Amino acid sequence: MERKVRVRFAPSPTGPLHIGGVRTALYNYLFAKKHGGDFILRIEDTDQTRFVPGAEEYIIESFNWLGIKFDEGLGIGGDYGPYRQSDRKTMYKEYAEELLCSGWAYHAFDTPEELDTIRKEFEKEKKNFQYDCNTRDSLKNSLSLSKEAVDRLLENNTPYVIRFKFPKDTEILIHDLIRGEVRMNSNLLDDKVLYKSDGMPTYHLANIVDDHLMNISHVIRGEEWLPSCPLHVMLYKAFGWESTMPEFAHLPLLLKPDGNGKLSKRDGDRLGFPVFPLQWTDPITKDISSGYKESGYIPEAVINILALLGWNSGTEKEIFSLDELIEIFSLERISKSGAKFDLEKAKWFNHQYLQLKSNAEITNEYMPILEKKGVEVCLEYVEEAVGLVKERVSFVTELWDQSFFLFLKPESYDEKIIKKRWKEGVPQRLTEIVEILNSIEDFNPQSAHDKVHAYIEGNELNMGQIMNCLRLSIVGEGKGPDLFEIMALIGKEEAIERINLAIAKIGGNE
RNA sequence: GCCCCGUUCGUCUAGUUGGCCUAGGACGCAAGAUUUUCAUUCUUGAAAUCAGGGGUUCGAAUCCCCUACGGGGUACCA
Repeated sequence: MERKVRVRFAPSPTGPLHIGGVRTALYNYLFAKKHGGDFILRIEDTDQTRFVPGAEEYIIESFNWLGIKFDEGLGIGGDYGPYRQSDRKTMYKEYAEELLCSGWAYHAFDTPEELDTIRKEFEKEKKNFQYDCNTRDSLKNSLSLSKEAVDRLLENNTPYVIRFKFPKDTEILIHDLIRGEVRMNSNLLDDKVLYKSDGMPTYHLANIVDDHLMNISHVIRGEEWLPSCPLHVMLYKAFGWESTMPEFAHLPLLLKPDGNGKLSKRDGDRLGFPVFPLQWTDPITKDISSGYKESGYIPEAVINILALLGWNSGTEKEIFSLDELIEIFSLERISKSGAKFDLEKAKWFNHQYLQLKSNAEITNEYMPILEKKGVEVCLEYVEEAVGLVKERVSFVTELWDQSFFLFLKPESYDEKIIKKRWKEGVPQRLTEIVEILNSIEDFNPQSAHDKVHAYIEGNELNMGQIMNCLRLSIVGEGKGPDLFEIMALIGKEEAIERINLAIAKIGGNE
């Protein structure tokens, strides 16, 4: 009974897509591709009050950036559309009614305010109110009211919701692909609203109807859905769709790096790492939340990071391309416990991926940054500069700090190094080195290196005495790649100018 | 409160049918090497009495029970 794998990612457009959601999507995608199946994008916008403009576009752009492609769904099309639940609004009503007819659901006329009051009363007695088999008889619904009363209420267009009627004393068994068997007793479950008074279904109804109609084979979603899974299983039963019910897999949650709890929007900016793939500006508050893309993360690295947060290959390999992930991904190797996001390891991953890029690729991304700094240089020069310093950075955004001296003369000199190294006689030595450098015809890292070394040895000096001050003159700080490489790149004249400038500026430092 | 899920180095995790685990790897951390500096890189090291306690067994991180802790759910939100 081989069924074609069809999985869906079903976000609600209530804001930017959380990185945990991206991971859920990634696992769905990997699973689908691994099994030659379809990966579908469906928008779950049954709560009209929470709709945020731009969120749908944001979701699609995010996956474009990550290189995760949907086979079907919003923006792509397919045979099972429409793929936005608000566009499928009319069809849910029939299904809710079907449940009404078959006795699996009932009308409830209690207003939110009334229920709120009851809840508060229960709270006073330290009890928890639940709309369930124990309380529904004393509430305002088609089970407790006479048929005439119900008809009258309906005729008067009294607002109502449709609730699921959980049978009593039933044990519901869930086969979770990650957690194994999970059992729950129906007496403890509440009669969830399936159809709201505004004419929209709730997630619970829409989700089951759509998954069934779209022929979804596996539901891979966050662990927060596990408690309502029994309801979903019962709905399949109520509709008589058990034979094609999808299999369930509930993913562990992504936790905040410090302390406890689910990773939330605020943690990112508090701890200095993005929780969203792309930068997001809140349309109302105008608050900006940082994104992986804008922070300099490479999409392939983000995928790799996410893939290993809650899943592992069982080998010691940690760097995987998307295709490699597809090849070896399996739900069985997903762990059960929540994973904390590790910023340091994320940086390391990005470093690995950055090193894999060609100098030309990195240069392309670096150019706009240089432009902002007001630096005007040709592509070839930047490419060489990138080659010199790329292994020292994890992000393109860190490049400037490691290479500014390849574009600008030092404006100041590190005081600590001056104090430690700029001894008496240094200006004289450097002046002599300027002459030596000047005399080099074919100025390149090797020739500069050879001549300066010869000078040092010839005068029975040691490296530290000369090289540190030379570096200070050229770079302004005690950092950077091989000094002769730097000098060769900036050129003989520039190097000499810088040394003379340093001599003039620092002078005799006694 | 009630229900559900979880618990191996600081972090991500290996450990899938109990014995090869004196618990392995990666990030981070420390030390050393290299170097003209800072980083990178390389080497080495510290780091989990497998949450705790009971069982079962010749033998348990691996099976069972209890407790603790953490997380999730408990909406006309998804």
